[in-house]
Amino acid sequence: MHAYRSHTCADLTKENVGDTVRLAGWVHRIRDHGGVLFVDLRDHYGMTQVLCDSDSPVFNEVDKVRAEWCIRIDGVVKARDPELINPRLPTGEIEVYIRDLEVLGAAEELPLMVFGEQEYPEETRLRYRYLDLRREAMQRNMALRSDVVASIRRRMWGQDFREYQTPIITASSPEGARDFLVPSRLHPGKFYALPQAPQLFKQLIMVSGFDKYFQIAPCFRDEDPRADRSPTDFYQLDMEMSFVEQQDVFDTIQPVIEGVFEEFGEGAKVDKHWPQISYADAALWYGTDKPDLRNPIKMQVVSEHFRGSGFAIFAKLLEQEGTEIRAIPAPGGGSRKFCDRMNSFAQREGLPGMGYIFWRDGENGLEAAGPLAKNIGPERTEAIRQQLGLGKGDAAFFLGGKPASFERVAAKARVEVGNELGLTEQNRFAFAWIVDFPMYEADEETGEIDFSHNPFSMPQGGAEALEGDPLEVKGYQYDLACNGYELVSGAIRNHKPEIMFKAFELAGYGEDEVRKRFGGLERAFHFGAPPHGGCAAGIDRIVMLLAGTSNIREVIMFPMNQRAEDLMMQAPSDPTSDQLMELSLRVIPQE
RNA sequence: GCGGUUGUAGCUCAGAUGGUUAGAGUACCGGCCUGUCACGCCGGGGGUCGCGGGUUCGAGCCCCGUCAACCGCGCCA
Repeated sequence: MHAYRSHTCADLTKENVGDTVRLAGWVHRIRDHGGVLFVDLRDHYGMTQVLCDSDSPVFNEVDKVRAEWCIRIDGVVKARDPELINPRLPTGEIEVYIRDLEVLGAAEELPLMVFGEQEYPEETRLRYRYLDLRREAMQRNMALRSDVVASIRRRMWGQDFREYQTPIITASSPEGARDFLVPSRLHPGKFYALPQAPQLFKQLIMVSGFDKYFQIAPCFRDEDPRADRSPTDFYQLDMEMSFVEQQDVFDTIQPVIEGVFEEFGEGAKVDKHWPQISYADAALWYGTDKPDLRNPIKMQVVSEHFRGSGFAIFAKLLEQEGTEIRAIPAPGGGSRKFCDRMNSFAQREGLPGMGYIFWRDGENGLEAAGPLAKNIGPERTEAIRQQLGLGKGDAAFFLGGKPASFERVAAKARVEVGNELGLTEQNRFAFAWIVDFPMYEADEETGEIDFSHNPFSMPQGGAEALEGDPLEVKGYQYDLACNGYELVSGAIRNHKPEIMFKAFELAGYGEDEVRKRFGGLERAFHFGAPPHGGCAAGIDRIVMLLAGTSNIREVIMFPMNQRAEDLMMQAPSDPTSDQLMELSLRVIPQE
């Protein structure tokens, strides 16, 4: 007999009745009936009821066992009487009579229970992650994650991609997020960096002639976390291919993502048609570049109805350059109670308020109500209603100013309206490619031009496009949005050194600067670089969506907390003075 | 860096308007129970009410400060 087990806790059935077996696992739950002890023994695979009566030679030892002790038992499989079968347990037709017990690992009083679905503060869960991970939901999430990654690899291999590893310790690339730096012992005062993504390497792999590359790649960014953003490190399906245009990348990655959602989506509807929406339209219609298309609401510009109207706030606003009024139609939201609730929602989000009109039955048929309707009069109100295609029982909300100032709240309000009115379809994965991202943006305060997205993207129109207004230049650059999350981001790359220099020049980087920062890639482009492009998909977010959670830490085994600390391993920590000495470093004490 | 929410037993939480000895469930310890599968019943131990200061005859509750966690903003090519 094996030292620890002859079967797992999911294996035994009626077929095994009469067998002497050995099981190992954790004590899930104990029911002590005095003369007989029932123990639910759990392992990764399942649960088996083992029991011990006073005939057992180890009754007294089993009596001492507590929840989450790790034990090994020997016993005889017996069939349960028909009325004692537990239909909720796959092993519920049998039970094991304990004849021997070995305590493999006892447990102290627990800071969190593995049994049940009690919620615990994340701090506790992270500090005792090994207990948290024993819980059913976490075991399921982690298994899902592994299966998703395996499926992604199969699908990529199936399209003739090959997986190559790129360095983890590399050079700092100064664009983008903050780097994690790694001090060099051999070169005092110099630093490596952890890659924010294998961006430069994958482009070099294309220049090296490998044609199709992918990698389940760790990415490191020193940025503040969010619920859907893992601090410090996260994983991407990183891919790149040569001799392709934008549509080729879409056609390659869509079946992979779609297939994974079909495979693991548990019957949820997976959209087959992925619309391509320009960045400008996405901003206008949804107020964000990662719209949730399960929500049918589209915003519209309604500035003309307010220009010179009796609603002074908006009329005055519109006299300023670059302002507009936008409407969020809310079909079925036509009650004062709902409108007031949305208005106070906008105030909580930091806006002065959100004007509204709603339509109801009045004495002379359809009647528009709400403060705005009175101010602008019946004709303008009716024109708005017709433009938005609304009717009785519907409402519309209005936001004004420079789009940048209200779009974030508008996007949230659109989501809120969709949820509150039940317009947002559940149990569905809705995808959209967001395309035509602007290459550059102007800093709000200084007016300086900088890259808005990825400096390595090919500008649409090539070198010629860079002669005009930089803010008008679009890139072959794209995101995939799914249910309000950015799932994929990518671009067709700029593989021509002269266009690259020109592109960087517009953002204020001279040739010397570019050579210094991206010299490796820039040199490579002088030796026969192929046109290439690709994208990267967030593994953690894909698994998060498939697991039906909105907290990314639910699908990461050992995540950092919101302050980028590992409460279990106690990272970050103080280095020893020897370590610092060896690295020629000195810590500046904080105030 | 900023804003919001939270902080009471090992854990999850309750403690209107300030008022006598701070409670429940669960876990833990002891007792009873041979068919439970969230077993049941009886008893017990367990508290720096996050921390510091203030107001008050009196503070878990009010005020100021501070710490921590989560959510959001900034940030995230």
